[in-house]
Amino acid sequence: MADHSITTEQLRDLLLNKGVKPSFQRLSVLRFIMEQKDHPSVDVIYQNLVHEIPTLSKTTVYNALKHLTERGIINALSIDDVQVKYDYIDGAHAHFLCTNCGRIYDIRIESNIHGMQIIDGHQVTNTQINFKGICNNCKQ
Amino acid sequence: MADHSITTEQLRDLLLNKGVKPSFQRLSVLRFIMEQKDHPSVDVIYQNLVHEIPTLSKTTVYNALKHLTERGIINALSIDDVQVKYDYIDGAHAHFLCTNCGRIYDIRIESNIHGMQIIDGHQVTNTQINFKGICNNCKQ
DNA sequence: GTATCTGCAAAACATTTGCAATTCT
DNA sequence: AGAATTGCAAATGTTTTGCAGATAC
Repeated sequence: MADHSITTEQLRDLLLNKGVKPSFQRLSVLRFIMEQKDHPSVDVIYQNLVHEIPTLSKTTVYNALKHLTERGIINALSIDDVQVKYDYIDGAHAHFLCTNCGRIYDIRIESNIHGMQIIDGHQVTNTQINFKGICNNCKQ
Repeated sequence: MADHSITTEQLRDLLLNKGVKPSFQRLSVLRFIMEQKDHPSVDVIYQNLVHEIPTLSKTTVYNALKHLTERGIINALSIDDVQVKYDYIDGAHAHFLCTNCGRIYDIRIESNIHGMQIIDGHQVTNTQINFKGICNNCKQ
């Protein structure tokens, strides 16, 4: 679990350590993803942040997400066929997408799926385990 | 491995057994996916089939793929963020996407990831394990 | 003859790109 | 000043939708 009350200074250090320039917009995008725990889409991130940052553009959100993903700070989830969803990388977990309500749940798994490995001679840099079906909530 | 020389009659029975009306277009789409073994996209399927079926429209391909997916005959892979790729369901395997050349490789795995199961109280109907990285071919 | 399926055209979305203005050091 | 970032508008690409005509049982 991540700390909910992470300071701006900690966020800034995290970005600097990973080689991403800590602009105000990028810090805001990362903070939102870390606090939201909801695997938000680009549009959800934009709609929420545009209140605090009225001049924000969706292009900037795309740009920030691209940098954060490339530097291994967040994960671009390809579980949803329509939109990409984003997830802060803190510990290995799989995802479950409810095809009824669209919610994405974290699923705890034992094995460590992060980190590099070679499979069939291919250099693996990212692993995702995706389950789909009907969630507990929609089942009744 | 599937039989390469599957007859139209066998295809027709397969569709009927799963509750999909075996129209000529749907048979063609399914046959292409089974023979291609290449996880083709909608566009690839359309571009190839439109030669044999000049009146074919992309809407019909989308429609056929939707029916085949819903009835559990093929798998809609969400490994690629841009396009959905399709895969005939025959035996459990994971996928590796090369982020350089875009090719998708089948990865053999031990555990049976098809079939229903309950995870964290959610009813799972589909499981996908996706690896991304640089493939053997692009590594040099 | 009625249901379903097909296919065209248009619409709807998500994402990318070009470029000028702004910001940061 | 120089380099990177931002943000607007337009372009691109994928998938969906509405609807009329064709097809199948």
